[in-house]
Amino acid sequence: MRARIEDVAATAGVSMKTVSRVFNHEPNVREKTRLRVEAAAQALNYRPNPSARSLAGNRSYLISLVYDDPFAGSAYVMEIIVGMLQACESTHYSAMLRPLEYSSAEHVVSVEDSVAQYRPDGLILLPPFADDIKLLQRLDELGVRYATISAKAKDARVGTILDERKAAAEMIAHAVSLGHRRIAHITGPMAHSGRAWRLAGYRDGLRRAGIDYDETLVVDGGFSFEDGIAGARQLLDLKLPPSAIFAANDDSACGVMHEAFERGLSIPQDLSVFGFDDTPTSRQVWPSLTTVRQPCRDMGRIAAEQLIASIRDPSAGQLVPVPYELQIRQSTGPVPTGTPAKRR
Amino acid sequence: MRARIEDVAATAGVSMKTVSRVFNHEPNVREKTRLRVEAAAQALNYRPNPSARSLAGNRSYLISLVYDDPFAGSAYVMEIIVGMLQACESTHYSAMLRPLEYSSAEHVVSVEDSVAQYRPDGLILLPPFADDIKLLQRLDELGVRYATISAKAKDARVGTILDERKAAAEMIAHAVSLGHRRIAHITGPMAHSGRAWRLAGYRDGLRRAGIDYDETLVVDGGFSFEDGIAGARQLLDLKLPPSAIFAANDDSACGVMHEAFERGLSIPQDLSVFGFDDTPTSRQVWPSLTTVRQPCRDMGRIAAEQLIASIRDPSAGQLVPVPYELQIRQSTGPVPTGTPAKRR
DNA sequence: TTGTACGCGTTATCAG
DNA sequence: CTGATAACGCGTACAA
Repeated sequence: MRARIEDVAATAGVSMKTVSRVFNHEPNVREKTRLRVEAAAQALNYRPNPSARSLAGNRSYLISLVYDDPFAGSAYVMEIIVGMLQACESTHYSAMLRPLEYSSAEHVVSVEDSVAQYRPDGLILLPPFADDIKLLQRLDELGVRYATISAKAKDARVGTILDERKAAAEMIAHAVSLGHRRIAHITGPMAHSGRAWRLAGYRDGLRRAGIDYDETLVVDGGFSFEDGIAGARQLLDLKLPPSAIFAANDDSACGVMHEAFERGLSIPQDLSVFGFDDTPTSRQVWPSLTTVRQPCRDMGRIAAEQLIASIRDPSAGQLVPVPYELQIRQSTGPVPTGTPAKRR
Repeated sequence: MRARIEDVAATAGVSMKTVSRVFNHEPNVREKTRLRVEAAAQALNYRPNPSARSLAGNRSYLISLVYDDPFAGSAYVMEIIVGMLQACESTHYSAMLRPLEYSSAEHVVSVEDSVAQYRPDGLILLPPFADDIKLLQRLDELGVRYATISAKAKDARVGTILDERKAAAEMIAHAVSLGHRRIAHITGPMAHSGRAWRLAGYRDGLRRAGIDYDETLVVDGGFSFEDGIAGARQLLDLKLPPSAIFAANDDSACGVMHEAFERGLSIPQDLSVFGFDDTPTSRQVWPSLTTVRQPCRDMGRIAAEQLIASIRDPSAGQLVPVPYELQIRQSTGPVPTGTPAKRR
């Protein structure tokens, strides 16, 4: 906390440069010398000064997570953060959190600003930032490295990707296998890749089951609990309400369940509910929610790992596909046999 | 992203030091000069280099949040983080997240290590770190500034504090007002200030209502959903099960509800359930959970603000009391009149 | 395999 | 009120 590289060099009887070599794992240090340096560092409890390191080396050892501010408190973001921190820990990078307003017309500028101000070595972009072609182009122009998570853009090169469309289609197939035919969907927010993919998967699933697409069964939503409530109200007020509702994420699905219970419906006896994401809450509600597990921690970790790899070597870093997993739980069941779902 | 202080000084026709004065809001700069510098900086899109600033100024403009790793993904921590980020944004500090293992015997050392390595200007400690006298003493010795959130230690000087004991007692009073007399408690984890306070409040509440403390109605828990399930099993298996269960936090309370439903009980008709924290989930479950609202975002924000104040001026920084608020929702109701709560 | 000299961009010191 | 100059601690280039 006090010792400098110079002190270590002195007690080890070598030059500063040699100490630097040891600490940066550079080659061309004799084993014996290395040990001597390490012993000296240990004795002095030496830690390299991050600021000096950054200044001299022209890198910050900092990666920055950019996400949409309104979702700042969401379990999805939290899990991504946890994974990101794991990767940072093992690579000696630091993580910085940048909740920014996406809705603002200035979001490209605000990301640029953030980069200019804090100078991270790279960014991890979450949707909808990850989907913004203009932003990605601008970052490319500026030579800023970035990784994306679940980006819509076809040309995403570094980060993670999950086949949400296929996952959604599989969910619908499962609903169909339970006998459901009037399956509704409450979508995610506009400009979010998740919306498009999950909606597309929903349509795929219907088509494959030979069920006609019924636009009255698809309502615009967001990703919030309140969106789920609003969507459920609209759907359950229909003359012919659906027997199953696929909400675009778990928060929204919880809203659906809440509204259904408020109307005295039983789940899954009267209504089956499907979510997406597998947040911790989905296991904690009752009945527990059938959903699609996204391995968010892994996604955060892998995105960070790939980003750091691409920082160290611009030709490295991959777009890593991650698996989803259907979690069939208690909120879904066979379609009601007798009368259609009742409503109050 | 390119311009240096030297460039700004040149185009403004002043010295570097003057530019520095302007950017650091130091006194002794003529208004006219200030404007000239600001214009030049604007024109060149100048941003101070954080590493250089830190190196020369011997401070990192970084504050570090220390919390228990197993709770890394909890809504409580996430909300604290959101608040902390708000404070950082407005003060131009950065936040760093340090999930550490508390269970490890080495936690004092691991905090020291973290400080030595990253050199934050201060720490925000969450329980159980905030409760660890040894740790606090060591930090005082080292001259490391810190703020605590909900610390047990009587000598906490900077941070936030909430009267959890009183809040818990009030909850029990409410339960009593509903007619409950067999009120159980599932505690929080050992070594966590929340456990002691909430348990003490529970006992206060009973005592004031003239209800004898019954140790069979108090079971050890943690803060997890699973702890709630385990606790509920134990309690609902009693010959004379409670008519109300006060879980130490919302996650645990959700576990209680889950187990009750699994047994075919109705909430609140057969069993009233009380939580603590008011996490987002508590509103999303059905029935929505009666709980105590802790203003976690505010706590994170205020703790960060006070910490930063105390960094800037060691005599500044307060221990700020924050208010709790009972959230009476749907999971609690009058005690069952006829037979005692049934169980399967 | 190792060492020397310099520069990174800012703040602190002290003189004007 | 303003400015010149020396740190701050480490990496890089090049020399040995």
